[in-house]
Amino acid sequence: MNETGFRRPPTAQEAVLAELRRAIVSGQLKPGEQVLQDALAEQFGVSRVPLREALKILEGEGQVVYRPHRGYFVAELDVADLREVYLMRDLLESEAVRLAVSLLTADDLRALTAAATDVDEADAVGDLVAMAAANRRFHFILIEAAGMPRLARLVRILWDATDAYRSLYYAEPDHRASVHDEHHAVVAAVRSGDADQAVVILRQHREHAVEAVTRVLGG
Amino acid sequence: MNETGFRRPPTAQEAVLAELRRAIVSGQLKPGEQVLQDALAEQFGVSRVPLREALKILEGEGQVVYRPHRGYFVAELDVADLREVYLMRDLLESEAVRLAVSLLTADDLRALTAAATDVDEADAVGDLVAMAAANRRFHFILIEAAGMPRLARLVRILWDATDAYRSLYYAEPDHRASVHDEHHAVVAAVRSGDADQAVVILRQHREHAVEAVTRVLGG
DNA sequence: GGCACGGCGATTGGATACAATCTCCAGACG
DNA sequence: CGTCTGGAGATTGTATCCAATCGCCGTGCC
Repeated sequence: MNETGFRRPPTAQEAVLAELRRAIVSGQLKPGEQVLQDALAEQFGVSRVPLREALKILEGEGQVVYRPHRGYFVAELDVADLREVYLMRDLLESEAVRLAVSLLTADDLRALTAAATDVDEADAVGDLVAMAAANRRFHFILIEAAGMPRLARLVRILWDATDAYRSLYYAEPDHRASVHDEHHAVVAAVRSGDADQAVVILRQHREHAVEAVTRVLGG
Repeated sequence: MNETGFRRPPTAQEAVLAELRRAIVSGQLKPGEQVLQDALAEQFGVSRVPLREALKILEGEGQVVYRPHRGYFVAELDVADLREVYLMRDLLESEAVRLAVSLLTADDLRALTAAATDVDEADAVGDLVAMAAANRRFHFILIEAAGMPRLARLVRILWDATDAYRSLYYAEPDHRASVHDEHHAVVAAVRSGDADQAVVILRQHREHAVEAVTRVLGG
């Protein structure tokens, strides 16, 4: 029996997929850059076959684009793409949160509060990676509480699509402060069962992120 | 220069992907069934490599599920999944249509009307496959007119997810009749610029499909 | 009878080798 | 001077082969 949460990927393609995600989020693979299969396969210590299968998954999620006989390229987002992704997130997440508020268990609420605290603590220590991870946990506790796994999966893909750019937002101390305030406001609204209020705050929350990233991309 | 709209797939994986989609829609591959790679590869006259890459695309779209070392299985939808997919379609398509109505060109409107006519004609001839294709064209003219390619892509994936079950709806003559009425009501609403009205009709349109398929699945 | 163990056949996962295609650039031609 | 042509090299696409894993079933033990 494996008591730990750890579980090594049972296949090379899954391991490579995780590595590719890391490389994209961390900026090792930059938007627009071609993914050279031979080089990456060697770097990961696998052949090109599992690498290509992992790339196909990312292609399906829109994180890379594929051009036959030319290869895979890390997806680039312009401002229009960004606004589109956030519009879709608004539509899907708002619905999820509305449903979630009436379904939240005491455990969910505890986990939500704990995640908000984790965000604050990571912020205090200056660990931006941990902060992003905790932030993601916070939001997905709400979204998954709606009990709609397919919706949650789509939202996850939309988050991933902008991962490469989200770090720009967290880099600013001001933004990190407003993240703190907004998270706790969401917890308060959810705790009192006010779904509409939670939706409004979360919408502002996203809007702030869009504005910040738009400034960077457009300027 | 290639004047025809034809373009043979430049790679085997794309050809196989198209064949797999056909097989799923037509019911040759039934929900829950395992996709035996050796058999299918031989049937398509290719090796397993391009087949596996095509399957990875379908996995990303949720049309097949993958279990490591066990293989790929055609996705099964229960009633909850169906409702979830249609809820997401409602959220995304309603927004797209609202935007589209104010952006529609005269050409779009002509194409929309033509597609509605095509649906009617296919219905009259009893060609259900052509009817489904024309129906799809009709709806995506509207959705794509919103000028949001990513949203259109997601909606397309959601449509594909229920393709295996949609044929159940078209099998009923009564349903085909209401499709006719609803399409023309949508055209009228769109033509007069009444986005809200179009959204309402389209929502009923979807609701009818959900009810019909739910009856089949649940009974 | 029930349950753990282990080998066998079937199927998938991955590495290697080769074929097909694209990109780029030099050189011929108009 | 611009355009077309035609390799050479690099990169991707696919086939084939072998290794790893799973599920099943018979066996032996308790």
